[in-house]
Amino acid sequence: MAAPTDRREVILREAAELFARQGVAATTVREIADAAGILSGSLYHHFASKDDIVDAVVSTFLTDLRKRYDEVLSAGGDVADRLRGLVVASLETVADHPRATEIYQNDAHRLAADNGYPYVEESAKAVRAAWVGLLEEGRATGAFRRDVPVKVMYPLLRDGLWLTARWFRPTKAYGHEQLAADYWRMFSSGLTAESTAGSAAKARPGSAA
Amino acid sequence: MAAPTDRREVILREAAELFARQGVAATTVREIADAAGILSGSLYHHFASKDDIVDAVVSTFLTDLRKRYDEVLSAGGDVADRLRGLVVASLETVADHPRATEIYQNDAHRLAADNGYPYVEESAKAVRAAWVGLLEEGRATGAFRRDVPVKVMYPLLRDGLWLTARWFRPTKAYGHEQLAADYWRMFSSGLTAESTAGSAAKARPGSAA
DNA sequence: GGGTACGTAGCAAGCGCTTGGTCGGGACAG
DNA sequence: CTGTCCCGACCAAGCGCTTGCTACGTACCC
Repeated sequence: MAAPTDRREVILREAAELFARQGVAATTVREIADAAGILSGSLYHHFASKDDIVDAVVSTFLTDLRKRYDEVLSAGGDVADRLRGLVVASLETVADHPRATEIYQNDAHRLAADNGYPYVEESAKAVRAAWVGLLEEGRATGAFRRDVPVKVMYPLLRDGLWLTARWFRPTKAYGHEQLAADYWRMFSSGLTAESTAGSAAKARPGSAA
Repeated sequence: MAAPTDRREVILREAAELFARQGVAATTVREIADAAGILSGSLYHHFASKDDIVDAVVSTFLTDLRKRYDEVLSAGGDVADRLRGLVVASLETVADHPRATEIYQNDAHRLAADNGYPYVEESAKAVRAAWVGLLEEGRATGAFRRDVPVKVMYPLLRDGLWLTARWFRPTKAYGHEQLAADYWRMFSSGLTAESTAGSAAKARPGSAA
């Protein structure tokens, strides 16, 4: 709208918007074409298939995400610093690709279950390895609590972070930086405290399901 | 399979399974009928439409959820106890309706955006009111931290809880009760601690977005 | 013998995608 | 400077198939 650059870019932008709002399966190529200002047949001059459009949106998002994670992990620092880095990197990725994040959250496992999205599952494993690695390191060094399994910690952090794409709309007064700071406040408290509420917290082995 | 009770029950169970796995839009009435052991046309002896099946699954889940929440809120106790009650009630609902929880998480806003699911949006508001009410009460009485807005606290709790339906598979050693206990450990630490990590936490007004 | 629970067959609409053609503008020979 | 050639970007039309759903027939059971 600001810069009517390439038609391909317009298609990708409008498709991501529709995919995020109504889901991939419920979005038709005619809707995408309408939003991009062309006819449905003309889509196939730019993309080989509908799946190809989904692929372009999601893979751009995943590539960017993994690049940020690699930078955080290779930067070093103590465990809490690196974990905080993952939190910030995740929310920055959400800020840059809000629609793609929603699509990935809603349809990732269906894309992975389908035929031709091998890198989706591979990226999911890499992302999981980054988080679980840090959490287990922090548990081993005593930086994090030991009375909650890592297998429970990780999904809580992951879902809380990625689902921000569904509800968070940044304003001038409260942007993604503030959100990251607040999330980190709650995460660090929740991960480090050994026992603050009236529940008998005894150290248990880190195994679940 | 064990007890081939009512065909209607079988249809609902199989439909919920399919809706959760592949999404509502991507599931066809023929798939549902196949899974239930009948032909697609025969579905319409039991249900008026595909939407009617979705409706039956989701509304049962929402009715059960709101009943549990009402019981918790009317039981009384201090703020932390009631909040803990909501956590337990939510995970119990997930345990009883795992597929419906997934469907609701993945497709709720699309159902609400569509035409004929008014109770979905209404239930979402009631659920949100329960959480936000308790969080603000705890913030006012000093039971919970004041340096993170309630509008940020609530989605973190909500998404972390409901998304358990996607990944958590209970075992004999670690069931929903243990999960609820561990979640509450992390929540209570994260909600009450004023500052444990190396971030300058000053009290800020509870406004976001 | 009426009602319930299905099967059978198929319709209208919509799906992703293909095909063949139009049109405008840049490249380039003369 | 002009004519022609070409090619990318798009339109118009429609193909084969699937979708949710319907009309009607039938077996069976109280």
